[in-house]
Amino acid sequence: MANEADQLKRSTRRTRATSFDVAELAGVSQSTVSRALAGDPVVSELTREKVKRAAEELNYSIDQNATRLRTGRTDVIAVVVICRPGELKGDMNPFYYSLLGNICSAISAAGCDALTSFQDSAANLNGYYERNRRADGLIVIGTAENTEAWAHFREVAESGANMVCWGAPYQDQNWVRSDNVAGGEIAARTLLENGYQNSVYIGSVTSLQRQYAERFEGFSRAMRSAGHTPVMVQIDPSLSRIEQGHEAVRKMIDTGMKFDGIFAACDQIALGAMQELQAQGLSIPDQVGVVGFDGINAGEHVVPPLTTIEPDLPLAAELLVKRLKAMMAGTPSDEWLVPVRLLARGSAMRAA
Amino acid sequence: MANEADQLKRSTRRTRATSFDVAELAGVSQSTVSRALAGDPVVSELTREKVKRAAEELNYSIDQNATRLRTGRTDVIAVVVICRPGELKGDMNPFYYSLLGNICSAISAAGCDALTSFQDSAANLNGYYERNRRADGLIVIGTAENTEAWAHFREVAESGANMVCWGAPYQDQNWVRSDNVAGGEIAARTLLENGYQNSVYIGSVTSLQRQYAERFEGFSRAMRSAGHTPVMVQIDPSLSRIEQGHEAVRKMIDTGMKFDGIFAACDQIALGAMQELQAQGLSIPDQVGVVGFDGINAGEHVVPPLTTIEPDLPLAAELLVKRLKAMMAGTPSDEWLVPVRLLARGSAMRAA
DNA sequence: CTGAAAGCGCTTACAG
DNA sequence: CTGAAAGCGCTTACAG
Repeated sequence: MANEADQLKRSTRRTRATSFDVAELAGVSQSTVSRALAGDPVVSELTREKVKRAAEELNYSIDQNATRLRTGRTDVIAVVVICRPGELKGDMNPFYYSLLGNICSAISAAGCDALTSFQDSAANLNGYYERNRRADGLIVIGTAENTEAWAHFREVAESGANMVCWGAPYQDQNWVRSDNVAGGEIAARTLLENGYQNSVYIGSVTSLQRQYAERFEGFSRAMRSAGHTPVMVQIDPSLSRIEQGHEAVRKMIDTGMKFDGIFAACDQIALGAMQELQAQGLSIPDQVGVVGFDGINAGEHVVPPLTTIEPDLPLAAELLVKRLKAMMAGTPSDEWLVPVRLLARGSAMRAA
Repeated sequence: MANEADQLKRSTRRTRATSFDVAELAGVSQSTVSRALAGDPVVSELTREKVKRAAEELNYSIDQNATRLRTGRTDVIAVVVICRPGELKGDMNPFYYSLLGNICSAISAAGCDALTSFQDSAANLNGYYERNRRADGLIVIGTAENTEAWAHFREVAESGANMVCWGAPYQDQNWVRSDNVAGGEIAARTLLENGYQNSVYIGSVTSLQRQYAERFEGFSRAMRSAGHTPVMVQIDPSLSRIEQGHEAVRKMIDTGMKFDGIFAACDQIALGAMQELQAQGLSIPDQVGVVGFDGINAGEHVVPPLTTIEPDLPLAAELLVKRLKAMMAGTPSDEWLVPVRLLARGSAMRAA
């Protein structure tokens, strides 16, 4: 007759098989089970097969928490998306979602898990994942507008954490970013080639917005070498991107500025500008040509579809992960430039 | 003179402080450190302060892997986004990104970490996070179109995993979803109230698409009670959503169908339909009124802006987490209905 | 090629 | 209110 101890033992057994259980069933030692399942080439194939069968029979899986405690590695990479404080998740720039998706895929491809969080203010800013061993490293993306958040992550980086970011506002950080200068040049040339003689750049180029400044730099370079003087319309960056587009066009029209082409610092600004142009009765692309930057999906579905400069996001994600892994391995990589390409669509297609 | 052992000890010390180091500095036992930092009310405030100061001085953080191994809990929730095989991350329905963002926030708010992955095919389908203790439970969202993926997650659920999903194709799973019937009714009434007498529903209503079938059900109910016969235009769901919208309108026009209103099963279908209507020279909202479902951001930025039915996504996310936690606690919850509301915009505003 | 043993850093009964 | 001790489930020198 089964006594209480037996019953307890049996019900305890019910919970989860350990490597000891597998060892017992396979008739080997627990260390052999560990080696066999870890793929250690030192164990014989015969033994490995025996162990695998036993593991399967017991529905055994390695407890990663034990592995992590023992090895000190987690094989987890944290991804933080910096948002504007109070911003609804549906209003976030879709570019960052797209980048996030690519990053999660790249992390998977590298054999790690991705720990994702959206952070926007003191209430939830926390980049110290390594301190309590929840991750081996950190990738930070998101709006450059949130200075409080970037200040936090600057501290995180300075504390010695393994961290890379996308288009960080601070020059001193370990980043990856688009070839913004080349993108700006392409934008300017595209407008010129389509016969737009008076193109204007819309966007803010504060020190926080390195990427935007670079886009303007490329734009300016190409305009100058074609004999034009680059013009910029700078807009309050605290407005939503869409609003910035509206505001810029309103300002240009109100001040009587002469223009027939717009290169917007990003697609959302371009979309806002297009709306305002149409609301004011200006036709695109006949009267005004518009070029954006980012390649967000929505640009394809407006009328006319938005011509834009698109960075290679799968590659961007791969580079972020690669650079982070290099940093963790102590062999810094300096690959950080993501190529861009032109998506020529209706918004800037006018016979010259 | 320091010998090798001393140096080793010192350099070992450099790496990371443990609770034993904190205990030594604070002059208490290691167990007291653990209790103090865990907020155990049994420790005196004086002791707790002493411990906290020591911890801070040593820059100590609890190693979560040790905690997880010891307690058996991870306080991690896995989130899986099911994609269409081969789909670019930028082409994914933005609705799911928005839902994902809200879910990650809700998980944070519940004091857990979110482990995110995008899965689309046999190469990366894996929902067994609990088996190797990487997470305590699983939330699954994403396209209903990927039958292979949902078959996998059905197995995961049947294996006894803690799992809830958004709008799962299978009736038997633990889901949360929009009040689709109410949404369909609102859509129908909105079109009727704006003077559209011949409205049509566009979308597929296969068994996999429970949510779409429910939207049509609500639409039908409201149409019937207003004395109209509900009409559906069913489109090949393997096309992209946008393409489905184009295709539906083309089909309606080609077959000479009489219509002046469209309720699309989702916003992306609606956007495709709007493009096709405009391409065919039909004006919105004068000749045709359009209502979508989802409330994606892009709908606000097309011309005219899209009228749509929007589920309360922050609440949806909260419910998903709540339901999962209830399941983990063994106290099943049956809250699963997410209310929707009308976003009345230009695409369906015509004087009656 | 395999096994016995130590130890990763915590939490939590148990005892006082 | 605090401490000594066991143990969560692995990996990995070390020895054979």
